[in-house]
Amino acid sequence: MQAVESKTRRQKVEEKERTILAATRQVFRDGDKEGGKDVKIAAIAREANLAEGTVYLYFKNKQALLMAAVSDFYDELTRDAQAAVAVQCDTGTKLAKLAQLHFERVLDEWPLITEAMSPYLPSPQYRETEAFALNRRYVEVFDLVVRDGIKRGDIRNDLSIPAIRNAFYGGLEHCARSARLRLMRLDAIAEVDDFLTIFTVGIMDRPPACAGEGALDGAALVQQLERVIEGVKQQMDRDAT
Amino acid sequence: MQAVESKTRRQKVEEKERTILAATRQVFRDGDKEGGKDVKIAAIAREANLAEGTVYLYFKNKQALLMAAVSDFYDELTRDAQAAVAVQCDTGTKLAKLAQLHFERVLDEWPLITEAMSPYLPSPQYRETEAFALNRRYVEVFDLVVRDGIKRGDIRNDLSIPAIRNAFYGGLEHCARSARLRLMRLDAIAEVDDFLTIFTVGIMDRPPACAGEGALDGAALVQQLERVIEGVKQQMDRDAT
DNA sequence: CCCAAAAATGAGCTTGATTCATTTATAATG
DNA sequence: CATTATAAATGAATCAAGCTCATTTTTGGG
Repeated sequence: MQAVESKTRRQKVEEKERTILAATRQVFRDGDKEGGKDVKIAAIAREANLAEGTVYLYFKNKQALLMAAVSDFYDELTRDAQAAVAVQCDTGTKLAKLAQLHFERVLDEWPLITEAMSPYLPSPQYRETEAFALNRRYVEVFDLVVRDGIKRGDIRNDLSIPAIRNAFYGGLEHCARSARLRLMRLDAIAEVDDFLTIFTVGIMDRPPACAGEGALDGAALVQQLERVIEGVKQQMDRDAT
Repeated sequence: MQAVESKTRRQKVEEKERTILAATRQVFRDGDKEGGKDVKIAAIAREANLAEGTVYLYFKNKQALLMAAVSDFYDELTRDAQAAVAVQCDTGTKLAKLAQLHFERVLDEWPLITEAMSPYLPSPQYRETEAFALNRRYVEVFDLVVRDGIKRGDIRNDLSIPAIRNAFYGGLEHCARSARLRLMRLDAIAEVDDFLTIFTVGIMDRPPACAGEGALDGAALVQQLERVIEGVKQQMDRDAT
């Protein structure tokens, strides 16, 4: 009976954990509609029909609880991202799907994510958290698409993957932020669209050459070089002061 | 004497305010070296050689104090951004300068910025804060460069300015975040470089075409030269220390 | 030197997270 | 079915940090 009983125990514990996590996410979503006021443990306990102290039997402290809730979120997100990318299509479309998914989901749980993450934002010890690992697993989906795109020749091969990743998720997160400020979902979607254009054009491997326009122009090249050198000189002057 | 005396009073008050703000920024920078533990008012008061209560005579509450410190930071940053952009050079160079400046400064005061901002991140009422106004004034510098770039024909005109702005600052902030995780300034600079390439190519009008595989590509050549020069500069910087 | 106004202080209040002694529920055993 | 050991839950008490305000100290004009 040992084994069976212990399994039942574990299931019960996990069930209650899920209850508390669901309550947490719910309270954050609710609170979002009103002012972005910070969420109390008391509120989460109430939502889950538990006494305040009970929450601490399942999670070490508030921070751990929020992190677990975020982990939950990332789990879902990663699953869905994998599914989105599994269907056969070109690199650009895959990236667009990932962008769409990321933008929407992050927008939905923005308060939870920002509150859970903010203690780590300033700290290099974020690397040690479970959330870091989960985030890593999540962006791995993106990385695979990018690596595949490079192999296919869709994406230029002279950029570091982390830089591409930063450009992608950084831009999207700013779009989400800006969307929250405006409160206009439609504008936001247009913004994401424009962002995707910038990003995509930026990473794509050069389109097949066209001779005319861009062909080498000696005079122009010299001028451009002069400008570059001028810029460097000014930089140095400023540094010298 | 009324007027003269009141001016002196104001000066004294402003001086003390500056003291407290400087202490605040200092404590955040110090705390950064250790774990990113959160800063207490007590610590700021100690740094400024004041009793805790005194701080509250000059700032309504902690949040207001942090915001004032951030405002201080933005003031400096805006001034320097304006100066950087004032010198005559092409759009790409201006953007690179702005990127460089933003990246470095934000990296330096990251903990302060994130802690001061985090209460507003989830909230649309950020629009009402003074920091929002200051941030607006700051990005205005960027917006001008972009608008000018569009007018000159350097930047494509089919993208919304906010989207361009999001792409720029979003990408940079992720670079900064990633730089804090790695703790390797040099990697980070390379990442910013790559990011800038993506961004620049993405927004530029007609990315310079190249004629056939092996043909000489002016833009690529310039970029390569820039990288070489950048490398030399870094070498010099390192030698200088 | 004296005093009123200004500035500063720090003990105590408040709020919200966290702990833990106690109570309540569960379920195995005689 | 009563007994009792164990698990689960409770909420009153503790703690920490932001914040207030009655009191003390400093300042500057007469």
